[in-house]
Amino acid sequence: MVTIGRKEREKQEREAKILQLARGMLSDAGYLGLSMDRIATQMEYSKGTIYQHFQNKEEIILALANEALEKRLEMFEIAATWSGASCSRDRMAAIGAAAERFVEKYPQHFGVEQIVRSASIWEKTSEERRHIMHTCEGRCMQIVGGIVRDGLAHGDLELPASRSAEDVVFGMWSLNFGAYTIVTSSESLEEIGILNPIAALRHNQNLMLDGYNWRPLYNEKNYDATMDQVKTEVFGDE
Amino acid sequence: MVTIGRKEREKQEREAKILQLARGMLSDAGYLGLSMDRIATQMEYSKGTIYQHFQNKEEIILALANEALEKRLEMFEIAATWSGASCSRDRMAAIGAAAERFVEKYPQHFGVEQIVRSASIWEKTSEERRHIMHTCEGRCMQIVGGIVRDGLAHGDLELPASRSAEDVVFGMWSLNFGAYTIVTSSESLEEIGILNPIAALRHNQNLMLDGYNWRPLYNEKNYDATMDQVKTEVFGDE
DNA sequence: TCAAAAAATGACGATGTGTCAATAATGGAA
DNA sequence: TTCCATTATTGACACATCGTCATTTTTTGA
Repeated sequence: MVTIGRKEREKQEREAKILQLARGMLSDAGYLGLSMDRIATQMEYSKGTIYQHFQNKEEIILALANEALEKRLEMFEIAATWSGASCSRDRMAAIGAAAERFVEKYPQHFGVEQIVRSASIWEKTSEERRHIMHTCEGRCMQIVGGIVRDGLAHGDLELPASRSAEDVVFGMWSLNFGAYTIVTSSESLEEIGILNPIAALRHNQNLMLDGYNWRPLYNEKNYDATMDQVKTEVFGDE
Repeated sequence: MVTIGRKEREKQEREAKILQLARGMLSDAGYLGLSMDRIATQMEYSKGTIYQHFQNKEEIILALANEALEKRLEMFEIAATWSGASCSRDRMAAIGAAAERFVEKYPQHFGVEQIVRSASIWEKTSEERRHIMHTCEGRCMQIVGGIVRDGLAHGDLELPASRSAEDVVFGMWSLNFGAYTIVTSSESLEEIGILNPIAALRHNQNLMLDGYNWRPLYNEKNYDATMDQVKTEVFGDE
C-alpha cells in the first residue's frame, strides 16, 4: 500500500524531528532543559502526540544515546578498516583519531553519552532500547578488541597472563572518556597547568600501549602524524 | 554570648542533617530523587526554612560535591605523606590506593562528583561555592603534582619537552575517573570480557607511569602489594 | 512584661510530567 | 458518494516540584 508507506515515512520523520529538537535542548541546558511541552510546542503538535512516539522523557534520552553510540560505532568501523594502516598499532591510532573526531564533530552526541552515564534514567526506560544500547556498546568493544587480538596474533604485542585483550580496550576507553569528561566539565584547566589536554591524552594513550609492548613503539614511529593523517584523510569532511 | 553559640551550633547541625538526607536521596535516585519538599518533611521543618540554609537545590548538590572533594583531598594528603614510602613512585601508588579506597568507602561521594560533572547546575549556584570547589580541585592537583615534581627532582622519572608534570596527573586522573565512571554505570562488564576492571585499572596506570620511565618500573617492584598495604595499613578502618 | 527582631510557616504561582476522555481525520465498504 | 469503524490528535486534568513571600510564631533583651 502506498498510503501505509507515506504514513510510516511521516512517522519516522516526526520521530527524527523530535530527537533533533530534544538533542538541542539537552545540550543547551542538560536534563532539565529538555521539556516535553516545549518539544510539543516547537513541533506544532500536542503533547499527547509526542507521547505516542516516546513513552516518556527518558526514552527520548536513551534514543539519543543510541544515535550517539551508533555514530561512534560507524566511525570506529571506518577507522578499524582504514586502508592506510601499515601495522596493527596504526589501526589502534586510527581508533584514537576517530574518537577525537567524534567528540569534535558531534559534541552533542558526546554530551548525551555523559548524561546517560550519570543521570539515573534506566528504571523508566524500555528493555528494548536498553538492549540496543547494550548491543552497541558490545560491538564498539568488539571492534577495538579485534584490533588488539589481531595485534596479538601477529606478535605485535604481548599480554601478561592476568590481562585480557578487553583490558587493553578498557584502558583506552577509560583514558579517553575520562579525559574528555574532565575537559568538557572543568573550565580553566589551563589555570591548573594542563595546557593542551588533547595532546596529553594522546601521549598518555601511547605510553599505555607502549606498556603492552605494542610495536612499533611510540619512540619508533610518529603516531601523532598517523592520527592527524586519519583525521584529515578519513574524517576530514567539514 | 552562650545563646549565640547554641544557635550557631543548631544551625550547623541542621545544615549537616539536610546534607545527609540530600546525599541519600541523590544516591538513591539521582538528581530528580532529591526533593526539597521531602527534605523538609523528613527534617520536620517547613520548606521555607530549608531555603534559608541553601538558596536552591543546586547549592545543596554543590555543597555535597565540596564535602566529597574535601574528603578526597584529605585522603590524598594522608597518602602523599605516607611514611612507608621508599621512593616517589611508592607515593604515587599510595595516591592510587587512596583513590580506590575513596570510591569503595564513600560511593555516594563519588556519585556526587559524577553528577556535578554532567548535570548543568552551575548557572544557578553561588560564586562562593563554585570557588571552594575550584580551590579543592586545584589542591588535589597540587598534591599529586607535587609527587611528580619530587620524582623529577630526584631523577626518578623524566618528561619529554612537550609534557608537564600536570599532564602526568591528568593522565592518572582521566584513567581513574573514566574507569570508575564506566564501572559504576555499565552493568555486565563481565559479559563484554572485562572481568576485573579494578585490577585492569591498576595495571594500566602502572603501564602509563612506566611510560614516563618512573623508576623503579612496574616489573622491578610489586606496586600492587604496595597499594594493598596502603589500603589496609593507612585506610584500613572499616 | 512587652515590643522589636528573628525564625518558621505553608499557600501560592509557575513550570513540568504523564494520562485519558473527547474530538477530528482517515480509509475503505456499500 | 455516503457512512461508519478505526486511527490519530488534542488539551484539560491530576499530580509533583521549585522557589517566593506575606503572615504567624518564637525569641530576645530592655
